[in-house]
Amino acid sequence: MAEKRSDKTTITDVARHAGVSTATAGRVLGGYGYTSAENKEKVRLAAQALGYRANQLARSLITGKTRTIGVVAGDIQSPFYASVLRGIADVARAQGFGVLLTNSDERLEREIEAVQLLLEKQIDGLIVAPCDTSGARHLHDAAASGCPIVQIDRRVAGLAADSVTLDNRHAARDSIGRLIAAGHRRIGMIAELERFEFGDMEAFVDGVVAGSIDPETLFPSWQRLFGYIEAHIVHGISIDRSLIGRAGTYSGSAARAATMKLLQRADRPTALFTADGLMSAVAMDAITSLDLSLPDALSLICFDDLDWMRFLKPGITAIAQPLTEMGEAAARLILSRIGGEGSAEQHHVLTHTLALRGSVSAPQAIDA
Amino acid sequence: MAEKRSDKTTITDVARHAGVSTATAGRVLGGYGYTSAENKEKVRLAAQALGYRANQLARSLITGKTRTIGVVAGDIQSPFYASVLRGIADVARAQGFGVLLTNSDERLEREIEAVQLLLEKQIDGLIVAPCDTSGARHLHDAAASGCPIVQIDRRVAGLAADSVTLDNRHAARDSIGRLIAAGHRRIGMIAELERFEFGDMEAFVDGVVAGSIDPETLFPSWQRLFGYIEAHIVHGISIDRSLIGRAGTYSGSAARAATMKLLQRADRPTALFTADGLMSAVAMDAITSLDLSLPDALSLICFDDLDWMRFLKPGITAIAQPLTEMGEAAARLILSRIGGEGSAEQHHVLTHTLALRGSVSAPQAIDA
DNA sequence: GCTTCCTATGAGAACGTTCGCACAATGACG
DNA sequence: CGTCATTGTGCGAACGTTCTCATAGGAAGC
Repeated sequence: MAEKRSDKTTITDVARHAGVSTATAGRVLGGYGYTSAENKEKVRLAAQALGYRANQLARSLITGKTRTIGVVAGDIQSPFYASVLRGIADVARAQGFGVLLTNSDERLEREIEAVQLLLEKQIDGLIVAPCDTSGARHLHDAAASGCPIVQIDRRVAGLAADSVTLDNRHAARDSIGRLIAAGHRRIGMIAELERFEFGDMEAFVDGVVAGSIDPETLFPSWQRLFGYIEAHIVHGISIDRSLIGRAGTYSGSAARAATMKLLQRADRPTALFTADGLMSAVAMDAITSLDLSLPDALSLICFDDLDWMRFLKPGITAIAQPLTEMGEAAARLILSRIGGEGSAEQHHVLTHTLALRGSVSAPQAIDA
Repeated sequence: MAEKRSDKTTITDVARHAGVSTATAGRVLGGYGYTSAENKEKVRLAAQALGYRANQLARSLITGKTRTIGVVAGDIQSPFYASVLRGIADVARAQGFGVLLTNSDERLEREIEAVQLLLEKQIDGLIVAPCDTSGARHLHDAAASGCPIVQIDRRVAGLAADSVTLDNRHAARDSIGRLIAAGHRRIGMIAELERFEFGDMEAFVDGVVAGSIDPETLFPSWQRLFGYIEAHIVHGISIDRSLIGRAGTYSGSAARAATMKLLQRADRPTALFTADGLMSAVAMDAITSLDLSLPDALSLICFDDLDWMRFLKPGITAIAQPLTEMGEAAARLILSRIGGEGSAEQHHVLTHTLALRGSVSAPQAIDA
């Protein structure tokens, strides 16, 4: 039976009850050093009798290890982070690690606060989806102070930390390639495309064409646009910049406005490519409300494979990210760093899967 | 500039650098006790110069408070827990609390492990979706040892802890009532209905009819079935037990088997009620594959309002749970307990919202 | 001028562990 | 019979904070 009062049973109590020193009790309960079988038994019995529960705080204070990893997600509510987190939590649990969770809402101030909180709690390692890939002083500081970091989904330029990302560029290029192969020439895209440090959209497209932009540390939606542009280049199709629907912010209303603008044009695109789950849901909503039939009136490929894409009337062809695997990889990476692995920076790039369904067909002839 | 070595800057360093005692430095940085404006300034400058970062571990060890709450979710990957967790995290962050996350996969052993881990890390309070509502020794022990607990989604019988749940019974009763009002007499139900301690399904239905079952500590799917039965009783409709599709386990394949069995009968139900998100997705999949048109061939009401229910051809009428609110309420409750609130047990029962869409109509005449 | 109160400071003891060290006892080896 | 290495034990010092206490200057009250 446990005590009534708050869990006050300390290792000293156990030691006294077992008739040994606290050092010996510590050795038995902490599983280090040498102890006789006889004392092991005595201490274990005493611990059980008193309902002893180790205080990890005290242990951590002296060992300098908390067996806890911190996670800064964008928004746990989104299927993306939920699945990634699931992967992280599974691997962590298997190793007896705890997961301290925060979310940044993709806002730098929040991320800075979160990292500060986590570091004060002395986490052994940090998994973060950085919301600013250029500056990130706080992350550089954290890394410099000796806290291992694994970046997820995107990378901060020049940060001394491992990363786990997706082959966004190839995924987009392949998908757009399929649309082109099916005969499409006017392919619309709906994407967040929030920040871009090097200028505006025009500058970006020109930069990709000119080969002067490094895709490595771009945000995913920009990487996907990069692939979209590349596919056009490869197949010798000129890019109509007005077909690139830029929400400008990660919000449903902005996405809806961009989608509607694109789909209500007289020269509507014959195919649509949505760059993430939110955009896909919004686009699907718009398509339904405009009564466009898939794939006759419009072909569609979505980034992120959401459950409803399977059982819609024509299934939606979608790019599936290995989300839990991404989380698992990140967790394994951080744990090996915590374990003292000192090898060179590792950058895992996971590959997508294309789920082929019925939302793509040849365009209905009306234009060339 | 921060140090190169691991963050070794302690309060002693700061004190020395500022030319005061560690006590004074502590008072400034910890924000307690009295300090002169002059010393405040000196200490702050020294802290900044050395890149000092407080070690919460040491602080917690002495204060006995970690400003961290533990959460045991079933499966973070599910939209349900993801949204609840979002609510929890928001409230916690606003108060400067951390969130330590684990998931149990609804398995008792995992939950016990998780609670042990969290308690060893000295969390100030615990939010848990208990996966066994009858025994739960570990939760009774935790509560007895002084750790505040808030239960979520379901309640352990006799546990001294607050709770936040949904009005499952009423939600189901109202929804079934609507189907009955629309003219339906054979209403199928698909639900998990995993464990039931007091006997089998027959015993449950008989128990509800006889009024001998206490709905308070039932699992949600059983509470929803409770409401389903009640609605039938209220409207004087006899219950055909073969219309109750019991998956028996929370898995897609089991749900699919139960659904197919129900929908492929010669005397197919004219309406279907699915008891949670997974069941709904599976049912929708089955409905599509059987080419049943909603709402003509089948009316449908789903528990849990998932995003695709909005933009399906006929929208799906759904019962929406206030998920983030549930998390927020749980977090507020636990924080007020941590703050020393000593009032009587609180059991918040949140109310659902019914999103009326196009998946319900009068049954197509063919049977009475 | 004497308390009394408020502000301000530092020394040192907590908090509950682990860890370094000293010291035995034991057995093996030569 | 020394000399090791191996196993086992307890004392007390860490770890980095907060907290209690003792001390003291100054303002206010009478």
